[in-house]
Parts: sequence; structure tokens; C-alpha cells
Amino acid sequence: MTMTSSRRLSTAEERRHTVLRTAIKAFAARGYYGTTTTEVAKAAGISQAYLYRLFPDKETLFVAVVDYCSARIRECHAEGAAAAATAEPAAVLAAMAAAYTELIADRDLLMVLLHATCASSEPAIREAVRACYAKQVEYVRAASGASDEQIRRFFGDGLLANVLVGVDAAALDARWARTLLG
Amino acid sequence: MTMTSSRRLSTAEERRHTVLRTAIKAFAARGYYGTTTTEVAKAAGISQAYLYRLFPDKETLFVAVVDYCSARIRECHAEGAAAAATAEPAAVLAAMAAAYTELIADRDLLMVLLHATCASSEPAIREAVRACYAKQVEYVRAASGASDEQIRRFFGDGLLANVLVGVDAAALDARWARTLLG
DNA sequence: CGAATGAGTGAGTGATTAACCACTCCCTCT
DNA sequence: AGAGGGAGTGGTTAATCACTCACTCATTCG
Repeated sequence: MTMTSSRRLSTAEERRHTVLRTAIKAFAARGYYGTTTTEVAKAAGISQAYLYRLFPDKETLFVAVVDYCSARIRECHAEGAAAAATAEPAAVLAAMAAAYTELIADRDLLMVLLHATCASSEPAIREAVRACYAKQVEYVRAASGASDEQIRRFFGDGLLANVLVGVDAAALDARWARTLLG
Repeated sequence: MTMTSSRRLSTAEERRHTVLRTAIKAFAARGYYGTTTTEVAKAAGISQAYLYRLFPDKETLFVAVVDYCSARIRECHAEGAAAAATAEPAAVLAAMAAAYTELIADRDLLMVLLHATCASSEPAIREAVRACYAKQVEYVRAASGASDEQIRRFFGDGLLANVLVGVDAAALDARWARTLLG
């Protein structure tokens, strides 16, 4: 509607993006049910009322955050695949796994996805989580050419890493933790 | 204190046990943050006020439910191990995995543990989850004599199964779901 | 019998929450 | 200059939550 030159992004769109980025931190701690919209707004540096101008309701906001995380993971896998030593499936998977391990080192993104899986009794959230897995599996398959069995093991390892980060197993000096951390 | 014969269990203790059993269903749907104490009380068939007589607060109640689930899983693993064809680690692990798959078919117990992992930003809950994993890993190790690598794969497979049940992947007719279900 | 004890509840309380509305400020275009 | 619209907020509301209290009913024991 407005002008025809420069300054393409409307400020509201920028804000929405800021909210998604900062909301990860907020939702990571206590998930969909346990996080208040006020906390999300504070993390983004805006009022709670304006948060509701940017997103119609809490569920839509959370789904948008999940989609954002899903996209970040796909970027991460892509970078990993690009850095693979050879084009062999196993090598590509290993490179992707390494990139993923680095990505989830900060915990927040990972915890959001764990929380999203938990909150999948809400239909809209379940769909977002399913879509996230669907895109990941198909991307990994396409980029690596790995077999079903390899892909399954890839995701099994990833989920184990998720949980270990989730309970902060690395901070423990216990045999079970060392066993699972490998 | 009371009499010396018969009727050993106090009724309150029986009630507490009923609550733990039925609370699994309640907490499974929306987790620690999303489930109200009223819902838990209703599921157990008692008033919310009496729930608070049986458990000092919501967190203690939830931790007790997690411990109860943890014990159920260990029983399940034990039954699986007992039914193993041979005493070889791989055979014992396979039998345990089969028993576990059967156990989580009803979703509820599994979802509680997933939710517990999510809620591990509460220190008491994190400790309960860690204890649950610790007991599982050490039990599996002792009962099967498997290597660290085998144990890691065992839990990776288990967690993948958890998530797939969590998002009800079996109900989908999509390639990614078939790949991960194996 | 009567007192004591434990099971169990109805009716709240204060705090918090998602969502809404009326409003101000500021920028841009005419 | 001034109108129009978008960015952004303070204040509120109806509902809901964890948790409490005063109370009743049933059993048990001396």
C-alpha cells in the first residue's frame, strides 16, 4: 500500500520476527501451558497488549514459534550436509548430526520442540510438530540418500541427545549419564 | 497404633495409591503445568480438598506420579528380561524392548514421562526424572549385561518410540511416519 | 454411651491469566 | 498544516488456579 521504494519490511513484521526469536527463550523454560503471554511479551520488549495485536492468540503464537524452530533445524541440517566430507549417506548423516549437536547446545530451541511434543494434545500444535518431523525426515532422506534404518537411527540418536540435554545430564557425574552420553 | 490384626492398609494409603494410578491419565493429557488439581481429584473420584490432604502440594503429587511410572517401567523391564529367549545381552534387550513397546501402547504412562522431562525446570521434578533414568539404565545394564553402546541404542530406540506415540504417528499414512516407525 | 480420631467435603480466597478496549503518540502523505 | 493510520500501551475483566478452612459423617475404643 505505502511507498514504492526502499524500507520494504514493515516494522510490525520485524517485531513479529523479534517476538519469535525471543519467545523461544520464554517458552523453553516452561512450555506452552506454563509460560504466560506476559512473559513472552516482556522477553520481546513489548507490552502484552501489543503481543495480541501481532498474534491473534497464544496458540497461534506458539505454533509460529514451533515453525520457526523447525526452519532453524532445517537450516542447520543443510549447513551440516554442505560441510560433509564425502557424499556417502553415512558421512552426510554424521555431518548433520554434528551440526545438530552444536545447534541444541544452547538448550532453548530443543526444549521448545520437546514442549511442543508434550503439548500435542492441542490439535493445532500436534499438526505443527508432525509437520516439523515430516520436513526433517524428508530433508534428511533427500540430502543424505540414507536408508530407512539409517534415518531411524539418526533420529533415535537425536532424541536421546534431546532428553539428555533436557535433564542436563552432562552436568552429572553418574554412570548412567556417562553411558547414555556415549 | 491401632489394632494388631487384619486390615493392615490404612484407607488413606489405599486412596493415595488410587490417586497415583488415576492421575496418570489426567497428567498425560496436558502435563504438570496444564493439568489442574481439580481434574486430578475428579479422575480419582475424590474432592479437590481431600487431594490436598493426601498430598501436600501439586509438585509433590506430580513427583509421586513420576516415581510410580518409573517403578512400573522397571517392572515391565523385569518381566521382559524374564521372558527372554536366551541370556545373551542382545536377546535380553530385545525382550525388554518388546515388553516396553507393549507397555507404552496405552500412551498415558509414556506421556507422563515426556511431560516430566519437559517440566524439569522445576528442580524437584528434574531430580525425579533423573532418578527414573538412572534406575532404568542401571537395571537394563545389570539385567542384560549389554555394552554402553547397546544400552545407548536401546534408549535411543525407546525415545523414538515415545515421540512417535506422542504425536500418534501410527495414525498417519505418511512416508516420514512409516520410515521412523520402521 | 461418649469422646476421640480419621475420612471426606462445600464453599470459599487471593493471585494469576488470556484476552480486550480505549487511548496516546508518531510518522507519512497530501 | 492537518488528516489518516499504524505502532504501542495502561488498565480492566471474566475466568481459572492452587490452596485453605470450617465443617460433617463414620468408625473405633475405653
